Amino acid sequence: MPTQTDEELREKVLDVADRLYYGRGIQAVGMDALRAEAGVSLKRLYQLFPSKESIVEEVLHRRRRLWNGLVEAAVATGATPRDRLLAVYDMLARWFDDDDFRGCVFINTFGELGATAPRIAQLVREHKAHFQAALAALVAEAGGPASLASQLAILAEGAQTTAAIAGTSEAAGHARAAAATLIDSALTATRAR
Amino acid sequence: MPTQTDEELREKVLDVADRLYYGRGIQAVGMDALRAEAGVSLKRLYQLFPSKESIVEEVLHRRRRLWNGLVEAAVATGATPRDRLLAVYDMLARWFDDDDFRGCVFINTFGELGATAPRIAQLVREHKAHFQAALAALVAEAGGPASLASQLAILAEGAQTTAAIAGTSEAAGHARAAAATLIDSALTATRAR
DNA sequence: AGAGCGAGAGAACGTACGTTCTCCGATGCG
DNA sequence: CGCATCGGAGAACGTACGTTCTCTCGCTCT
Repeated sequence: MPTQTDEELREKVLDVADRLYYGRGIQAVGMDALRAEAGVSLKRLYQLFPSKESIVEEVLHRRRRLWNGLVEAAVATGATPRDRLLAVYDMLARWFDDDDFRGCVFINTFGELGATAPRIAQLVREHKAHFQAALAALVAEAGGPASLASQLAILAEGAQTTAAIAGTSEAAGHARAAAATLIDSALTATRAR
Repeated sequence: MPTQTDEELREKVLDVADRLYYGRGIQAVGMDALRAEAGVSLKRLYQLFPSKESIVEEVLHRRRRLWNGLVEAAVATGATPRDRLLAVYDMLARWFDDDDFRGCVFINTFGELGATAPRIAQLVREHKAHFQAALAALVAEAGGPASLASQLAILAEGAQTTAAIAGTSEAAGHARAAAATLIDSALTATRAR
């Protein structure tokens, strides 16, 4: 079944592309590096993907699914809405401790290509908007105001860039503590009203 | 006085480089674009700067001075330590409203070159560490715990990336509100102790 | 005025990239 | 056994980049 092999090969190429792009930056990884690492010929590569930009887009799509899965899994562990929100920062802490953690793919890609690749920039915007919407749903469930979701999203973004640049994972803990404070403050204020 | 002209030319080139690099990304702007926009010959350009990377480093140095100046100016407007801390987020709000705001130069550059240019990565790290230290001094003055400074820094970083990606400036207001909550919570907790 | 120095314009060089093309061997079928 | 088709390896092509070199012009100093 050749179609199966095609699909497997696509996945392998995307695995390799994800790893190399994330580790070195997109512009620093040529199609030849992809070819060598994936063990595919250039011809086959261009049969599977029409261009480099399409590979980048598919890699981002995969990362988006991965991220959404991680968020959902983390959220599922919490008993209360408050716990579910805080579980996001626990997930971040585990991620930051990965040896090959190099920051948020979407933030990095936006910094590298956002100014010149509108489709990529749009993809990043949609991803971040989706994450904010997920937080907003949890906040609404907890009975908090919409502004709390924005604040929690900013904490998550800041933790990712801070951890990436500083090269340490402690930002996750700080963000979690800040999130707890903000949640409790917002909820007692709402409840007192 | 030829030395004076040299210095003026250097400044002009750095002005142009800052604008183009910030607007399009560093790798997307070649030496020829710099030459054309600054009205300098390539020969002169390489007499003034030994390489493109040195231009990038000088641009970052200038941005660091600019940023530190903005922070100091903002902080100087506050009467109390709390006001001084919050003034940082007011400064961010004004910056985000600039038409050509495209996020934090340091975060963008780290995303683009951090993986392949160690000197640049180090420069970004130092800049962020310096900002955190400035916040820590203000927090200490206010009598807050060190962890508060980390939380406030994360808020500032998150506001910058969120504003850049979303293309709106509202993140500054959310970060400011969150900062106020965190400061008040930390200070009452400390005071009550 | 003539010679020498410096600067500007841009051609040239080496490299690397994204993409396409060519060759060539293997494989399947009559 | 011969032929045709497919895929792999990598050469080739066009472009763009960072950097250097060459040529020419104009100014200055005697």
